[in-house]
Amino acid sequence: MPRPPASRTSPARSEPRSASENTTQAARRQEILEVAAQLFATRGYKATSIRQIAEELGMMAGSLYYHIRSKETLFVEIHNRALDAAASRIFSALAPHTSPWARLEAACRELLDIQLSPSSLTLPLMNTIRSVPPEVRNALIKKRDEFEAIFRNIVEDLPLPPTIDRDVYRIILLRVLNTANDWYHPGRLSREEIARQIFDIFRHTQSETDATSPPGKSSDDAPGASRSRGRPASPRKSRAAVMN
Amino acid sequence: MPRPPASRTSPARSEPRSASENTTQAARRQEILEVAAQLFATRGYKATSIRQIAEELGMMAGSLYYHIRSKETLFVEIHNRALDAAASRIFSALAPHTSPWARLEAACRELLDIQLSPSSLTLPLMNTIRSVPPEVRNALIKKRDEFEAIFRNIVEDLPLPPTIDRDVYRIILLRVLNTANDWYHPGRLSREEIARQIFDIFRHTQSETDATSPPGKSSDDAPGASRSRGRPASPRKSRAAVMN
DNA sequence: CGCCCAATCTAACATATGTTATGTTGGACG
DNA sequence: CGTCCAACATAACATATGTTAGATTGGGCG
Repeated sequence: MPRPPASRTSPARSEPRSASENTTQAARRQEILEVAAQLFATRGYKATSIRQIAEELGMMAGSLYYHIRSKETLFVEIHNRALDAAASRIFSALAPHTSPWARLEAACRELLDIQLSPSSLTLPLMNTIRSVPPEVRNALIKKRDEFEAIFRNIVEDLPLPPTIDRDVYRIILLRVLNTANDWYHPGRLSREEIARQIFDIFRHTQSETDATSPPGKSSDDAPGASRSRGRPASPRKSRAAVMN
Repeated sequence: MPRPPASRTSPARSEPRSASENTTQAARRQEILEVAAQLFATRGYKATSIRQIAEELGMMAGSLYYHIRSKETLFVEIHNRALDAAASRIFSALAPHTSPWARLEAACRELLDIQLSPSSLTLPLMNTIRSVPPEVRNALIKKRDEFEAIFRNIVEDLPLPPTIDRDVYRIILLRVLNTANDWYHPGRLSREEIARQIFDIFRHTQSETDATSPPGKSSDDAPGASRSRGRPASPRKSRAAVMN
């Protein structure tokens, strides 16, 4: 039942596009990008079909190709725009702060707010890398690395305990924030409270240097698995061993 | 090019299945489950086709239905078996420890080792919930809740700072561990070191009760966004506001 | 040797999917 | 009023997919 095609006389596009005629063009494109981003973010890339996107837009599948070139380029464009918008918002949120921890908290709050925004284009597309065709992934990963550089700089300035590896710290924090809409469901805690919780978990003082568990009773260690701590003066910018 | 069907005279199944003839039956099923688990974990549920699974097993797609009933039941069975095996392994790893923090560290090490295991059936299937058909999700979520109860108990006994919400803490920790194979790439840090890093990040002393940033200079707060801290005596078992 | 059966192949069905070529409509503009 | 074009619809193509029914093979066993 392809549903009577919305009867071309829909009043949605009644404004006169006289001046430069790019108002309607860009507006429709924006609609498409937002709808597609919504579906990509929730169902994933592979599970989202062109026909689903078109149906949500009130048009047929083939008509979409008047606006887009392919499904892949659609996703890439959404991905890039989302990351640019997110970077812009985070930069703005970062501006009024100078202390490293305050900057981290502001970044957490803003990124979490971005990832939990129900509509809008800035949506969690960073977790979809798995289901995207391998050829497209390189471009996406490059863009994402640029975005993550923001957090890299923030974490760089953090007075963390020397035992904590900054690469692991940043990657884990970003993973938590970026997958927020997978585990957060509004109800008991607000978005600001969740952001504060995440920040509280990741905030550490540099005085934590003990080796074993804090509550004393250090006679509780596994016999095997002799873990070797103390990395050799961590190069602090390798990123070869761990990726996101 | 469906590739000459491996010439039925393949020596892979040359052992005599005389006694109870369930050796071959179960062994083949185990192969199927492992191969399918591998593909489901890497490419996702939707992006993994029956024909891919069959090809990796050296057989045709239709032949798979002699062993399985459908793709959905295949995934559900893999999911349940993986979680059972993981729960068993974590229980064993937990046994020799009594201190809450030592138990958490052991659980982190074991779950991370499970999630980073290249082959084997215990693989990261918990992140694929997004692409699985909605009808199947309920059964999966129930099984996963059972598994997460292990961590719920561990976190329950942790002497955490009172500002940290235990539900958020557990969910975030599990998210980090369960998505490990997305961001970890062997090289600079070993699996044990990564586990130790995660544990170091999530370990906190209960003496952390200050409100603002640790390095003094508390005159660095955003003007708006009056965040309200201090939840009303957290019910400690709600789980309604936040899910995974 | 000949029956039987587990395990697989073969071939197809029905549907879903990305994509394209071509038709159609409604409004802008002279 | 007639032309033109943006923005769609329509229909089809080629392929991919889950699934099924029937044919086939090879070995165990009487």
